[in-house]
Amino acid sequence: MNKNCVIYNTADFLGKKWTFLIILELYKGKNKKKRYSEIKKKLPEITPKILSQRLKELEQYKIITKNTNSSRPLIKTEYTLTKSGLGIIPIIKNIKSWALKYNTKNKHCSETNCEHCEF
Amino acid sequence: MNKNCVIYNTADFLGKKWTFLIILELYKGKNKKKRYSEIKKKLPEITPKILSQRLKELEQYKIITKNTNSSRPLIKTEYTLTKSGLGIIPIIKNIKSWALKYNTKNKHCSETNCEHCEF
DNA sequence: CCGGATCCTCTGCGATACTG
DNA sequence: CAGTATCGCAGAGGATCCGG
Repeated sequence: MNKNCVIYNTADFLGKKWTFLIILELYKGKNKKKRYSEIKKKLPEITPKILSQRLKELEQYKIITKNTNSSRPLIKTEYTLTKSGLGIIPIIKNIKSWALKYNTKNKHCSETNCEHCEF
Repeated sequence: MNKNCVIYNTADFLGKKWTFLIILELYKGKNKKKRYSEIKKKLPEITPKILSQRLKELEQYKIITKNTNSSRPLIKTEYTLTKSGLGIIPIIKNIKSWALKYNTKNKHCSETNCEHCEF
């Protein structure tokens, strides 16, 4: 294992707190896009600093795109997953399947459309 | 999303630095088990404190098992993946596939048996 | 009101040294 | 060999503030 390894590099940013959950939030719902405040509402425990930090990182990695609609006086910024970002969703699905199979707690989470995960 | 969500709980420990890479190291090779010092050698940048910390966590989560063979004067401790831990390997495979598909760098990493990833 | 930035605190990580 | 002890620093948590 060395620094040229793709797993090494990917684990470096995927293995950061909140990253998975932010990507998942952007995927939920019908229109597949969310505003800063909407993500914040869905993940109440994330702090504004970390959220904007993660969003910047994910934008740099081309996993999300930021669309600013500056129709005054209200600024609406919406974040959407790129094709690359959408590719992470199946990984999260695998993680959920794994957790349901081996985690003895939270058996009340259903495999799909869980009321807790909303996924 | 709330605290009963399995994804939330799983992301909480999978989304920690080095976790993915430690699990992967335990899977590599023929005998599927490694000693503390072998992991350390394969992941030179991890510090001893974090390595033992992660190993303890993973043991608590029943993702690895610790086998201590106290034949003095040398203590031999080997770590192996549990069934649950083996279940994470496909997830890592997905992450590698994703990275190879969307990461424009490191295209020299092959899909399987990469010389960098050894995976 | 929205999307952050700023300040401060505190836990977690990194680096080196050392022990049973 | 398999870790702990100690210390310093970066990143995460919490509250408040600010420009549009």
